[in-house]
Amino acid sequence: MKKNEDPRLIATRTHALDASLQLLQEEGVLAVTHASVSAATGISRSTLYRHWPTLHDLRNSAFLRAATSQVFSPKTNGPLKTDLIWLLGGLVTALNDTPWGQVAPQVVAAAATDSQTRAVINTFMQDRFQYVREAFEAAKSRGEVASDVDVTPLIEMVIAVPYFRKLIAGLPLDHQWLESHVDLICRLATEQQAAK
Amino acid sequence: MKKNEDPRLIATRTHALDASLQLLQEEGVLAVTHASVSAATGISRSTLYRHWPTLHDLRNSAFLRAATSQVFSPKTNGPLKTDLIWLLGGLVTALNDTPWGQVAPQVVAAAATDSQTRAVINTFMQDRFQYVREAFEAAKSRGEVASDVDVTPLIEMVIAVPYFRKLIAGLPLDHQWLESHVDLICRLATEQQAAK
DNA sequence: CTGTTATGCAACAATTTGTACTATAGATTG
DNA sequence: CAATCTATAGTACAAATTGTTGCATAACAG
Repeated sequence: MKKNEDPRLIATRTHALDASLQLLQEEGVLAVTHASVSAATGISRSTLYRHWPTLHDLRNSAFLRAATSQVFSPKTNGPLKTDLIWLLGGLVTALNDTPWGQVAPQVVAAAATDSQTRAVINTFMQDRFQYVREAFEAAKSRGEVASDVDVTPLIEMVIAVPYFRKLIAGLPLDHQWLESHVDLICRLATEQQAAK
Repeated sequence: MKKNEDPRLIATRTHALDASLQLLQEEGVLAVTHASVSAATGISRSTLYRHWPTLHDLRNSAFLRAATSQVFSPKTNGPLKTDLIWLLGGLVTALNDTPWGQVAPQVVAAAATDSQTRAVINTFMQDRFQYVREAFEAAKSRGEVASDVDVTPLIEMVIAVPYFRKLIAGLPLDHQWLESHVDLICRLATEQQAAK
């Protein structure tokens, strides 16, 4: 039994995925092939086929790599507006300035026909939702938001709009927009006390 | 000079695009090829290549066909909630029950790397936004919404969430959800009077 | 040092994508 | 109706893509 994996395996996987991710960003999914990754890395085509037997496998790995290339840190110190701007700021940065932003539309499309990719997105989204939910719950426990407010649709709105702008509508995400978006959501959350 | 196009051209284009759309829905983009459309229609492969010289052309035509396969009728009789439910109901039906819903994720993905497809989506979205904007403007002129409310972010929210649910998060769109979504937006629109 | 395992290389097969050419069937014009 | 375009069907072919296989070599583990 071997404790550590053969370093050759690790090196091959690492370099190949680095190159795949770069190709994915710069030239799109179609540019990610065993041949192109081989050319970019010097790794033999047959070795790449050993690691990723099909094109589908190779591209899926690149997707996974892109999806996990970003980090997201929750924050629930309050006030709600500050927490949401922190969280969404991370999301906006990820969409604007990391591989994920370039690649996400292609991953979303792949998810439409591929269940594995769908699963990647789902896990991903559940995390996003959870962090935002925690911010709302914290706001509730501070009394900032009434305890009987249903925050689920609010969470959805917070997250949906930036994704929609970036991935579907092709609109920009800047800090000014982010501020007004969060402001609107917060107003909705706190004014629901009166509406009830 | 010929007044009408050769009926053979029209017939070929029509039948080929019908088949392309069906393949697109049932088996995804990758299933749309000159060979598969030829097999499905009986049209010669060489004839298909005459009409659509590259695979890209063929698939793009299928996308366009899918995007224009739906109709959307505006309505501004008021009250706002009724108008929005009508508009979003059309959108939800389109996403759930027409080719567009099956195909939209793939079109969105293609838009990420193809400017022509991007243009299709943009036109498409502008129409959606315009219809919703008209509903809000009508509500303003009825005094239902204060005249100084900025409706742009509201429009975005109304539209973004159903698209996000369907295309990105893979969540269902049902009538019950629609109702509560519209309700939230309307509350936000009408309560902004007080907030000002 | 010895056996194991990953890699590199080359040859090859099958499929896909696109081109070129010819004959034929269908449409348009006078 | 006849002559003339014009689109399509069919075939053969070229090039690129997507894998597969076998073998020599180099790197790793015990």
